[in-house]
Amino acid sequence: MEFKEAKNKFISTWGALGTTWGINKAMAQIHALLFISPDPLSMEDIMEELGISRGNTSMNLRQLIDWGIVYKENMPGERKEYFVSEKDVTELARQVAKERSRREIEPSIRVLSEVSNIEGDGTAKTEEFIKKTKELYDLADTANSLLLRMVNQEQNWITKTVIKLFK
Amino acid sequence: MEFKEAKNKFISTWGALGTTWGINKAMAQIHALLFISPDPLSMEDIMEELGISRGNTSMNLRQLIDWGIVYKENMPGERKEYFVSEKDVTELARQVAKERSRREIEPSIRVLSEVSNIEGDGTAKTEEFIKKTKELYDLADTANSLLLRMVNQEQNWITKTVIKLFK
DNA sequence: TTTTAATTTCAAATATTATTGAAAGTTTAA
DNA sequence: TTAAACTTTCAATAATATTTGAAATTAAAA
Repeated sequence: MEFKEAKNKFISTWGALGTTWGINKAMAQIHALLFISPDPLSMEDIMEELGISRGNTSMNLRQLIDWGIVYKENMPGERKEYFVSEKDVTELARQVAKERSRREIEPSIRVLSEVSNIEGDGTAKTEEFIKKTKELYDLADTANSLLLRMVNQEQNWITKTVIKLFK
Repeated sequence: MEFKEAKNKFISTWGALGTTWGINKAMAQIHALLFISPDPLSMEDIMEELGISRGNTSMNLRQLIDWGIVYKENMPGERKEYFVSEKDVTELARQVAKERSRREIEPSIRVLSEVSNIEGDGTAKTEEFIKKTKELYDLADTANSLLLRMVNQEQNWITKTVIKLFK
């Protein structure tokens, strides 16, 4: 396999993986492209490489910036904007975990807490509902805290975690 | 909040959460419904509760069964099939983690391994590509192993993990 | 200023994914 | 067997999400 083929395969796999996890293809592919690029890329560069429109590129770049994994960069003497990806895989994972937690997991945990606190009336239906939603709440809350603590350990969190966990 | 409201809120939140993680709404909602139901439900029951068609119900039940988190159950003397959810939240998490790992993460790891093993030609482009895809490979592979080990610990994995990790 | 380059926005078009419903298939019982 | 009860399949339809492209906006240069 030569470079161009490998690169295309990487970009399309990354896009497909994103899709199965609720992240749109263009967003994942733009990220993939920037992640492997040794130099900052302009919007034109990205549009051309991925064959997508200006609007699409602009919107998804903004999302990536909102997620904290892509940054704008200005080239001296150049008017147009360039973009670079977060290059540290650890920081990338940290950022993605943080954002998904904040946007999706934590709101769901709040709902679980709410609904599991209704007054029971002694029927099997309500008792089971309360019991099961409480269990889910506990699991989600614990897993979420665990994730955030792992991910917030300053350096090499994953290595440290593995060492602690299996020694 | 009374039961009916809480129940609807739980089911719709679960559906919405599923959606943001690449799981279709009907599948997530059927699961939610079964998970809080003290008794097995028939296809009719599910269709009626969620207001979805027979075909949709049938297809998504099959998927849930494929994922290993819903089981068929036969009621003595009854011809039609009933369905129950995995009730143990720990087992539920284990199963979901296992399946997502197997279906999506592991194939991606294999691709990362492949593409990061191309021959470098000394240019910045290929060197960066190899370096970055290798880093991603290492991260994904380690995180995947960690996830599987956590999730395969016999009982109370999450509690054990937390204890180990933060003591 | 005014002009030009670059970016963003957003309604419309397209593509993708989910859902329906009825026909075909299966299984049990008569 | 045949009929009835139930489930699955899948082409058609609907719903949702993504993408486009051109007009509007913003920002830098002349």
